[in-house]
Formats: sequence, structure tokens, C-alpha cells
Amino acid sequence: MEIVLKDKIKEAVKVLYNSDVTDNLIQLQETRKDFKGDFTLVVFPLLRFSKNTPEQTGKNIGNYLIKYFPAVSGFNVIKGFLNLEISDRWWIEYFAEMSSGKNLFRNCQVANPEVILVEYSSPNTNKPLHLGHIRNNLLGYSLYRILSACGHKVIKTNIVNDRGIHICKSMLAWQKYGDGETPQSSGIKGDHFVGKYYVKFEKEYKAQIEELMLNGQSEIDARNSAPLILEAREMLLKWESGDKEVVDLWKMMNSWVYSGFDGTYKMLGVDFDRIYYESETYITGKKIVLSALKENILFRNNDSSIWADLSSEGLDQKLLLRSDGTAVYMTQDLGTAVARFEDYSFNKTLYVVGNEQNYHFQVLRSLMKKMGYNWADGLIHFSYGMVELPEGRMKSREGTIVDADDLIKEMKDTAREVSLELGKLTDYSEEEKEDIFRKIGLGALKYFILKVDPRKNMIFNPVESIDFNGNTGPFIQYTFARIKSVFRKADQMGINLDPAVIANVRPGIKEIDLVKLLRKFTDIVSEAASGYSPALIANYCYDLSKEYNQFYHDFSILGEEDKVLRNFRLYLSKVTSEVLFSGMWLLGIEMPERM
RNA sequence: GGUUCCGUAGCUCAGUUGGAUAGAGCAACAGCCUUCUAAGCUGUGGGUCGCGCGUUCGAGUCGCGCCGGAAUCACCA
Repeated sequence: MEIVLKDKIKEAVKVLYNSDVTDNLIQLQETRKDFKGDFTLVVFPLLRFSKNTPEQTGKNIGNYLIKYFPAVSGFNVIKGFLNLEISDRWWIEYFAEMSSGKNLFRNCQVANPEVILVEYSSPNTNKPLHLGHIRNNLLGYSLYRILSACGHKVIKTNIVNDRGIHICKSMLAWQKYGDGETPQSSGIKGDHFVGKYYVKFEKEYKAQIEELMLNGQSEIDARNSAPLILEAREMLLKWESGDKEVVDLWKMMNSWVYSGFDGTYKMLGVDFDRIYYESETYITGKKIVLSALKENILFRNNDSSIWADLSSEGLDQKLLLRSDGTAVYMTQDLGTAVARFEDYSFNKTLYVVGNEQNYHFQVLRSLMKKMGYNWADGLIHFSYGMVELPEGRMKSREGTIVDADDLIKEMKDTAREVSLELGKLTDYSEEEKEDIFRKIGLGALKYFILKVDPRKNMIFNPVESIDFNGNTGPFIQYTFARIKSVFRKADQMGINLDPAVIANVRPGIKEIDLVKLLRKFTDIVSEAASGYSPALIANYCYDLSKEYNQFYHDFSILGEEDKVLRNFRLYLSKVTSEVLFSGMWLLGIEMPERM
């Protein structure tokens, strides 16, 4: 509609003022609620062509449109704003189209689909997932859905940091203190099990440091000479040299962790098409660095470590291989990027990684371009903010880490409590109820996180916990469940939707508000895709739910005597439920039919 | 100190490419369940959009300078 209207306005300016105007001067927007009309033209930019007052210019354009464009049924001018009214007939036709189509995303398709890799999650294998990872996973998965919905070919990928000294710490502690205990024998989830030994290591290590310091060593010396850290380093060297015993242990403990992660991923409803392991990509990375060294893109220091000089790009020098020849984080990421490009020849890779690594990705891109990988322009750091507690960052030392599994369980429990307190779902089986509680609990968690602008740091208050009232996931789910209930009832009463009746109705103004909002869905999805912003969709779903709830209270739907009007309202309900379902689907949030 | 990001109601957050009187929720108070699900709806109170200058018909939005906060600047990942 906007596009046609814009063209007509351009035509009007051409005829009335004999001027060709560019698109950006035709500023068309939705009319604010307090004014009469559907679309508003801002006439200020056009004054230089009309050489007239804003009011008169608006009037002239309005009159022209009424005369030559039947969809416009009326207009009014307030200051420099021309409010145009679109005829009921046009609304109705649009609306019928919307309710008839199965695929609500068909109008969001991009002109040039791309191959996009979304890298997200990226866990270390020595600790269970926490709240920060939840934000990461939800954002990554939602980006996948949004971009796919708009026609891109999206590959979900995960890079597992399965290599390094931190893994060796857990391994060593298990060897020393584990006493043959396994996740199976202890009944502890694998990732938590391994994490337990990582904590054990840190505790014993700390005790050794303190003892050494009592004997007069400086803290730095004590850190580097404690027996445990020496053993861990030795283990890492053994691992790198392929020592069978160490590698087998490493494989076993990693497999425990992976089975634990799988459980968490499954609860969150996320998955991956392709998993990369740093234990593999660091080798590729090393090769790349060595060949770039030969081409004199990099330089070797006196101690034989290898560096990149990025000072001409406004960045620092960056280490790429240690003096002992081992790889660092950047080396691995180089290798991973190249391996992925060979696998998929992507247009873009979206790295869903916290904003603490902004510098790292700046360096990665500059470095790769310096090395001649032109496609490195497509490496995009989707930088999201930290999840903080009211008193600041989560700190493992202070035990303020919010564990992912604990939080998910808590959300489910709260959903159960709230539901039982309200006396709902009494006629459902235990199994069905649990499934609904899961959907609601996770809906609350996911929405809570996704509604916030990804770039911003956000605050999570574990004491107040996540609400189920107001601007929340359950509110949107509730709206959906209620619409479903209306249709169940309609079915019992033998009321069916009749598309033929639609065309005869003159909708009331309140209902038009709902239609306007529904109409925006396509634009919102497109905008969310181009701006990588799930939050846009989340907030839209809330606005729509709120609007529908008002509608629900203001009007009788099934009780309406006028069959035509009833049919129309049922239609509005139908489309609302479909839009809500699709919108929340893009966020990875499930919708219960009842709650 | 350099770089990047953030500052909107008591709290948590929205606010389209600059547009009309800056919006929700939570918290507080007052109403609404014989009526399609009250996880809801209606109303009241709450703001120098961190501060200042600039750009223009118009700035929460763009530019510059301050103030405040965060992240980062490792032979950690």
C-alpha cells in the first residue's frame, strides 16, 4: 500500500508543482492514534517545490489523491501533516488476503538470498552453561529463524572450545580426586559433573598458592610454581603430543560434557547444523599463519613467536603463535573461518559473541583482509551485551553465577505454581500439564531475554525473578490461548468463519487499530532481519497482544448478534493468533493451546 | 590513558529512515469475574530523554564537547 501511495504522491507533486522528487522526500508513516486517518504524509520536505504554506500544500496533494486514487477516501491537514484515510474496502481486501494465506512470511522475502552462517553458543567444555549462554543461544537461534523466514540460507553452527589448559584442570582434578566416580554412578548431569572437578581444581590450586606464599613466595611465583598447575601444563603438552592416555581421558570427559550440554540445548529448544571443534581448527589456523609468514605478511620475533602488525589499521600488534609454537585463540578463529568458508562459501558469518570480544573480532577481520581473504568483510560480529545482576557482574568466586539448568527448572516450577494457584488446567493429565508448564516457563524466560535490545547490557534480578504478568511471554501466550479457546467454543456452537461475508462489513474504528497493527507484521519481520533484532519482533508481539486484549474486552465476539460483525471479529481473532504464533515462532517460543 | 558500547519514570525496558502531546510493564492507589479464560481490562499519580552547544521548519533520535557507567587493550579463551 505504501509503495502505491508513494508513487501516487510523487505523481501528484509532478503534476501540481512540475517537480520530480526522490523517494526519501516522500515521508510516509502511519497516522498517530489521536488523529483521523491511516497514513500521514510529512509535507515539510515538499515545501521547496510547492513554494506554498504547509497547510495549502497538504490540501492540494490531498485533493489530487482523492480525485485520482480511489483507495484514498478522505484527508485532513494539521500543521504540516497530511493525514490520508484509506477506504474500508481496501482494508477489507488486505485483511482477507492476510487471513487466507498460509505463509505469513511470503511478503518478507529478500530480493537476494544469501548463505549466512550463524555461530552461537560456543561453550567451553569445563563448565555448565549459565545465564549469559542462555542469552547467546536464544539470540543465535532466533536470528536463524528470522533470517531463514526472509529467504536466506542459514546454517547454525557452534564452535566448541574443547582444547586448552582449562580442560586439563578438570581432567587432572578428576584423576586425583575422582576415585572412579562418573556422571552415571553419581547421578550428576555430565557438564555439572566435569564442572565440579574444575571447581575442585581451583580450590586445591588456591590452597597450594596460599601455602607457598606463607613460605615467602610472591603471588606470581606461587601461581606459576604450584605443583597442580605444573601438572596441568604437563598434561596439556602430553595432549598436544597425542599421548594416548591423556587423549582418551580427554575424549571421555568431553563426551560427558556434551551429553550434559545436549540436555540443556534440548530444553532451550536450540540445535545446530554443524559443530566445529577448536581441537581441529587450530591446526588449520597454524598452517595459515605459517604460510602468511612466508609471504612476509607476518613477522617473527626474536623469541620465535609470530606476530601480525596491524598498526596501520589503527590496531596493535597481535600474537598469533607463541614462542613454543602453540596456537592462541586468534589462531583458532582464523582456522575456523577459513574452514567454514571452504565448507560453505558463505556470504556472511554472524558471530554471536559477547561485546567483551569486540576488539578480538575487529582484529580478526583486519587480519584476514590483510592476508588477502576478501570475503572477510562478511564476518560480522553480532555483539550482544552482558547479563548482569543488580549488584553487577556474575562472579564464580562469589557463587553468583546463575546456572542455566537451575534457572530453566525454576521457571517451570514457577509456571506450575502460578497455574495451580489460578486453578487452571484441572481437567488435564499430568503429562499434558507438565508440557504446558514447560512452554510457559520457557516462554517467560525467552521473552524476558529477547525483548531487550541485544546490544545493551541487561539486568536480571534473581530475587524478584521473572514475571508472568504484564509485558511478558506468558501474557502473549495467554492471549493466544484465549483466541484458541474462542474458536473451540465457536466450533461447539457451530459457528464457522465465512470469507464471503467479510466483504460486506464496515469495521469499527477500534477494530481498525488492530488491523493496522496486524498489517505491520511483514515490515517488522523484514526490519528485524536487516537489523538483526529479535527484540523488535518481541515488542511487536506484546503490542499486538495488548491491543487484542483490549479488543477482547471491548467487544463481544461469539455473543455478537450481527452475524456479519461476528464473522469479522472472528476473522480478526484468527489473524491475530496466526501472527502471534508466527512472531513467537521466530523467537523460538512455543505457544500453548490452553493455559 | 587509547578504542568500542551504553545513560529515557522509583525499578526493568520500548521508542521505525529525525516528525505532531516521549510509551509499556513492575511497584503504589481506586474500580471491574451471573457474560467468549481476571496470567486480563479500566482509571490516577509518576519525565529537564545524563549536561551543554550545534545542524533545521522540527532532535530522545544526527554532529561536537563534557559528566557518569561498562567492556577491552595477555605468550587466557
